[in-house]
Amino acid sequence: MPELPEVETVRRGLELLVKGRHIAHVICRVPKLRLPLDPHLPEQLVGQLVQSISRRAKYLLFNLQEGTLLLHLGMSGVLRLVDPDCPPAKHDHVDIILDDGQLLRYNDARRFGLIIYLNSDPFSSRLLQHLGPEPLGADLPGDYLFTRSRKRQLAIKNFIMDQKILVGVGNIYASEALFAAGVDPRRQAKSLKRKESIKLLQSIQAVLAEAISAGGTTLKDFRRSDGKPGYFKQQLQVYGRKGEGCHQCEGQIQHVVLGQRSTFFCAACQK
DNA sequence: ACGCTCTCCTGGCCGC
DNA sequence: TGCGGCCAGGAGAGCG
Repeated sequence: MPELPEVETVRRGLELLVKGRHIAHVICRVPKLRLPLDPHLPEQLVGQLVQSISRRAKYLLFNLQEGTLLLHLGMSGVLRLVDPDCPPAKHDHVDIILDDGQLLRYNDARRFGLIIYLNSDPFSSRLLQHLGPEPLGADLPGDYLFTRSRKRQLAIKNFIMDQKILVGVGNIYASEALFAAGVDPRRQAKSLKRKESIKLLQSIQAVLAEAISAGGTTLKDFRRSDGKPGYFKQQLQVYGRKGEGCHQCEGQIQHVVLGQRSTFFCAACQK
């Protein structure tokens, strides 16, 4: 899926075009994604003004006049503006038509995404309330990972992917950030020294920021809201590069499975 | 509290 | 060309 940079890329692509428009029409073509689609969704949304689009973790929040449309892209969700005359194709599950005729279309082959309307504070909803801090948030202490990881025995890679600890880091950027920090992904979280954990947080922030600048990473499915792919794939140092040469030494990129997820690293550069 | 496993669903790719 | 098996970017639920 889209991790934080991909969701942020979609948000930025949509915000200026959608903000200030009213929702004119909503079409749902499937009964459920990760959760059932509320049959009342169209009537909940139609007529409402889109005041802004924000992001929390990997969720997009369409801040409406009355409530919030919460949308998660799951593993394969694509949210984009398409030609209003474009007929729905396979896996085009939801259309949101705006009052100026723009068509916002949600496509999701694997249907792990989520679309739900919340009429009260979204941040106290079951879906958002347990989430950890934003990695790019201004108020995150440099030693945050150090203090949170002191008793944690799981692999550091799984630790930084835990959304209760830190949001937005998915499988790709976890491997990339650990490479940038020179930390072996298999190490227990509690084994990191203060200095290493500070460098790791900085690496996470740098990798995410660079990926946002590149418009995200397109491996296969991901598309920006204008339909173009993201360009961060060219900058991936380890992810998906099993057996290939490390960009920083003469070694080969290794592959292991941690928490049932593919993990890539350079054994020489990461200790 | 923690950490691991399973599960939702489909498509693409690989090897036979 | 077809088919079975395996893999995939997320994350909540359940269990020990």
